[in-house]
Parts: sequence; structure tokens; C-alpha cells
Amino acid sequence: MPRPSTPLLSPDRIRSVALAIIDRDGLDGLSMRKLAAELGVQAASLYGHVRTKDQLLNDIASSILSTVDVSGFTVDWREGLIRCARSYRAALSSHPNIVPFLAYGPAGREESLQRLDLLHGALVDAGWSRREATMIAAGLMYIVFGSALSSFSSGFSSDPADYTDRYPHLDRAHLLPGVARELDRDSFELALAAFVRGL
Amino acid sequence: MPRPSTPLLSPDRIRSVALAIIDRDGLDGLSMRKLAAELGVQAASLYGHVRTKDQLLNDIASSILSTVDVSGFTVDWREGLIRCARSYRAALSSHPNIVPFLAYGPAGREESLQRLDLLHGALVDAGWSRREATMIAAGLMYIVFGSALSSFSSGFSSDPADYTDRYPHLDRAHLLPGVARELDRDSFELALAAFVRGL
DNA sequence: CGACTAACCGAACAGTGTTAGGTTAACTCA
DNA sequence: TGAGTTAACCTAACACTGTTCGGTTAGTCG
Repeated sequence: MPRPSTPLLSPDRIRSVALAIIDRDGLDGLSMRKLAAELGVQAASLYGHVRTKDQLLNDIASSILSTVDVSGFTVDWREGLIRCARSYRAALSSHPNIVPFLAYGPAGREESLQRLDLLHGALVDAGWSRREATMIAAGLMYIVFGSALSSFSSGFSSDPADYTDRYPHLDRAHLLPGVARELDRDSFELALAAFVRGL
Repeated sequence: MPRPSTPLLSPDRIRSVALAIIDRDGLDGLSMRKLAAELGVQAASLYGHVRTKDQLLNDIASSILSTVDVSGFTVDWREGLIRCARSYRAALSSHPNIVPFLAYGPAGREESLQRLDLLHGALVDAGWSRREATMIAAGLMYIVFGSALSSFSSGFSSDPADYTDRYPHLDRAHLLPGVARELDRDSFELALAAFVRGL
């Protein structure tokens, strides 16, 4: 089937189906052949629209990061930090399966740097030194990414029975999926609040 | 060369050479064939000593995590938290290339849980509720893993020239490898101090 | 000495990302 | 309208990956 009347593929369509596969089957569940099949096409055809799989993932990651909103610095910097972190976390947790890739790759991602730059500028305006501002922004990212990764990997499947035997202090309530998500969010909020308050 | 007089392989030797490869060539640089070659052996032979590659990585991860020291809670809980976090970070940053695997896999790792259990117990003894203790421990892990991941990925290779153009606020000093490590450590210490102080 | 196990090897399987070369539809321009 | 070019797909293959099967032999135990 050579050159169909209306093109089957476009970078946008590829990205969106790829992200759907990642959301459904996890990061390892995405292969070029599977992606092609789901697009009704052979694997090789993808390479006319996408330079490489890594690049594809990077593009997807960037498009996710670009939904982060850092425009909350009008009030004061503490509130701004908290809003920015929440927005980051929201973006990441909407597609948790891609977070390991995000964390794996270079942190020097275009979209990330743009937002860090804004954040940094706002902190400097608030009176922090450049170096302090960098470290504060880094600390914020620690909490955001640490939280995103932990929630991703909280797919516990231990047996709650011997769990209590071996770890008597730990509350086993967080093994329940529903509770886990809520606890994750509360832990994030607590860490964020403590961090900002402690500055 | 079937069944040599003295065995060439042992789980320990496999683990140690595998970790050396990871440290040298990164996580993706480890393949069973390469590992086998470096052990003077064929790939298939590994499977007499190791159930699967994933299991091998898990074992390595566990042995790294088991070097974490959480015995610093004798003084007060704040100091205990800080020491525990430092020890965790030290363990992770001694083998930064394996951190993505650690973060990827289930957080419910045996060695991790054992230490979290101790930490949790100490926090409860100090007067926190069980739920609060869980969240505090989680927050601490956010900072530890976030920091470990960021340092891993600080292998920036951007061009410092257009860097300043595009991100005017950001200090580009951290692009220098030596400074990056120091800044990473300082950011970690700042985040940790702020978090603990803010509790 | 014979049986058995433990340790390694060669070859293969199914899967991966990626490339080269071919085929044909759609577009461009005289 | 017709020729030439480009763009979009295909088939086939390459070099990998983790893993398994069946074989071969050295060491060990009865």
C-alpha cells in the first residue's frame, strides 16, 4: 500500500498514539512495531516522521512539561513556589508512566529550563542571591520528581499479611490503591509545605 | 570449554563485575553478553547463577541499599532524619548510574522497607502519629531520590553561549562539572535542612 | 569404576530499534 | 495534459537484546 490518498501519519498523531500506549501499557509497553501497528502502518514508515524513538519520547515529554504553569508568582514567592510545584506535579501525574523516562534523561530539557529560568528570576527579585535561587529551585524539583517517581512505583503487590510481621512499625494502609494515591498527595503537600516554610 | 577445574562464575563475582560495568558504561551499557564476555564466559552460562537480568539488577540494588545507615536516631529525631537522608544519598551517589533502575522498580524493596520501618518507628516514638510518620518518611525519600536523580542527569552538554541568551536568569556556573557536583550537594543540604526545619 | 551433577558452550527464538532500497500515489510545472 | 519530482508507504534485512534448549565434559559421590 504505497502512498495513500490521505496521509495516515503525522508527528502529532504518532505522538498522541504513542502517549496513549505508554499510559495504557507502560513505558516498556511501547515499541515502534506496536506503535506502527496501532497506527495501521509498518514500523519503518514511522521514521519518515520521527527521527528516532528517543526523540519521540523527548517530544512527548516536552509537550507534557509545556503544560506546567509558572505564572503564579504575582503574589509572593512562597505561594509562587507552591503553585509551581503543584502544577508540575499535576502535569507529571497525569501521565505517570513516562516519569521514569523524564527522570532518566537530561534534566536540561528545553521546557524545564524555560520554567526554571522564570522561577529563578522571581526568586532573585524576591531578594535571594543567584546561587540560593538555583538551590531553592533544585530543591523544589527534588520534591516534585521524587514524589512523581514514588507515586509511580507505589504499585505494591506485597502480601499485606507478612508485611505487618516484617515491618511492625509501618502502617499497611497505604497498600490499598485508593489510599495510596491520597497518601501520596498528602505526603507531597506536607513535604512541599515543610520545605517552603523552612526556607 | 566445558566445566573448568575451578569455577569461573559465582553470584558475587557476577554482581560485582555487573556493577562495575554499570558504573563505567551506564545502565544501558550493561548487557548479558557484555557481562559474560567481561567474565570470560558465554552469555548462556550466566543463567546457571542468576535467574534473570532483572533479578540481577535487583540484587545489586539491594546490596547498595543495605549500606544505608539508619542508626542515628539516638539523639533527636531531626538529627536522625538528616543523618539517615545523608547516608541514603551517599549510598546512591556512589553508584549514580543505577539510580534510575532503583527509582523505576517498586519502592517496596526489602532493604528500603526495613530502613523505612526503623525510621517510622523512631518518628512515632518522638510523638508523631503513624500517618504523619509515614508522610514524613515519604517526604524524606522524595528529597533523597529527587536529588540522586538530578545529580545523575546533570550531565549537561548544552552550549554555554546560547544558554545565557535563552535563559537570562539562570546562572550558567553549574554547567561546569566540578561546580555541578558541589552545587548538587549544597542543594540537597539546603532542601533537607529546609524540610526538617519546616516540619 | 559407574552414575550423577554442575558448569560451561553453541545455536536458536522472539523481540528490539533502525536502515536501505523499492513502489506508487500525489503534487508541480511547462 | 503530461513529465518529473517528491512524499508516503512497504518489504527485507542488520545488529542487537534477554532467554532457553540440548549437548559436552570435569568434578564428586557411592
